[in-house]
Amino acid sequence: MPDPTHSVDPVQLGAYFALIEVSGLLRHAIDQQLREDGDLTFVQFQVLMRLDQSPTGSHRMTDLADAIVHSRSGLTYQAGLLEKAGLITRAPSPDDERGVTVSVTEAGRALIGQVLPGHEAVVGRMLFDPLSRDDARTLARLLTPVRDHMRASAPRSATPRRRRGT
Amino acid sequence: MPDPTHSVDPVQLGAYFALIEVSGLLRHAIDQQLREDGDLTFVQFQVLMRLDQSPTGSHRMTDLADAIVHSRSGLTYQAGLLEKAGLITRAPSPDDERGVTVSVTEAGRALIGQVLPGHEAVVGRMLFDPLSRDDARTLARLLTPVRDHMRASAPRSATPRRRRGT
DNA sequence: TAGACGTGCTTCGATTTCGAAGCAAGTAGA
DNA sequence: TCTACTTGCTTCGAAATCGAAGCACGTCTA
Repeated sequence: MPDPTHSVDPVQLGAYFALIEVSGLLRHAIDQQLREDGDLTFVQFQVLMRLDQSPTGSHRMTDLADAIVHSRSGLTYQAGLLEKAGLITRAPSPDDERGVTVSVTEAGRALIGQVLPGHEAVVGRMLFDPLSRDDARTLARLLTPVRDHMRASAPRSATPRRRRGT
Repeated sequence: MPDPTHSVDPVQLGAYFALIEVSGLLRHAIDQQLREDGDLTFVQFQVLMRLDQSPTGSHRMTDLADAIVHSRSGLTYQAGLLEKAGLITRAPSPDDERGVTVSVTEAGRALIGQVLPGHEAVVGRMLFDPLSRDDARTLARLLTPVRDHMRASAPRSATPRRRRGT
């Protein structure tokens, strides 16, 4: 049975609220910069970034969706837009015929290069201006285990089957 | 002109990515719990919470929108739903006839009471299980100034219409 | 007091998002 | 091999979100 003493003390509440606010404000600022610099949404940018960073320049749809914390149907929609814009290609996965492998195109990489400086500038200013180098290291040290813990406890496709539980 | 050397080092990048992922995963988990326990979205919950926490039980629309980092039109939409559900009331502000003052109803407070334990359980488990008390304090210490800095630099309704003042 | 401008909220249209249902390809057991 | 069951993605319909435009009230200045 789950520990019933999972109440949230004031300090935790402050951290939680600050986290939610910071991520919301940061997302808005990023969205605006990306739109101005390259007519991209944050989701689209994240897709291109993940592909760009991959050694092969490609990923499966499901892996992408999980990586950027987005629904599968939402990713299908965005992949359609990105493909139409010539920034990615979609092809059946070689090893599993029902899988789809997404790859960045040269145009996609070029666009990343175009928006990345502005992106880093915004993140640097908004998020890291008030933080020292040590602070940034500490933040990473705190959040990385949290991320891993979350990924471990809420593994795949959101709702793992729900019955009459209401 | 802002400092052009605002590049992001690997440590910062890790912190940034972890922050985005954590907030996304957390939001999804919260959304699901709120829907199951009280048929609320996270945005609606935040509105009710802010009102519930207010000494007067009410807020102006604009203040609410800023507090929860949401567009004004989006808040209008949600306020319509919440009012229809009898969880809030809307009335012209006493001191400014064009303003709208939103207040929680008893039903609204009751619903908050209904979903809050589950909410705290989710936040406690997902966010604070991997963190010690000191870690939580540190997280708050890091993120609070960031939040304040963001709020200070991107003040009101998104683009403040650069006038001659800039 | 009048005209011009600023502010607070809502309406509108377009886009994005999600979950559920659907479909095709893989897998396991008889 | 046949027949379920699983898995990976897309389609579909409903809902949420945003920015721009609109409207009504406030404020300032002459």
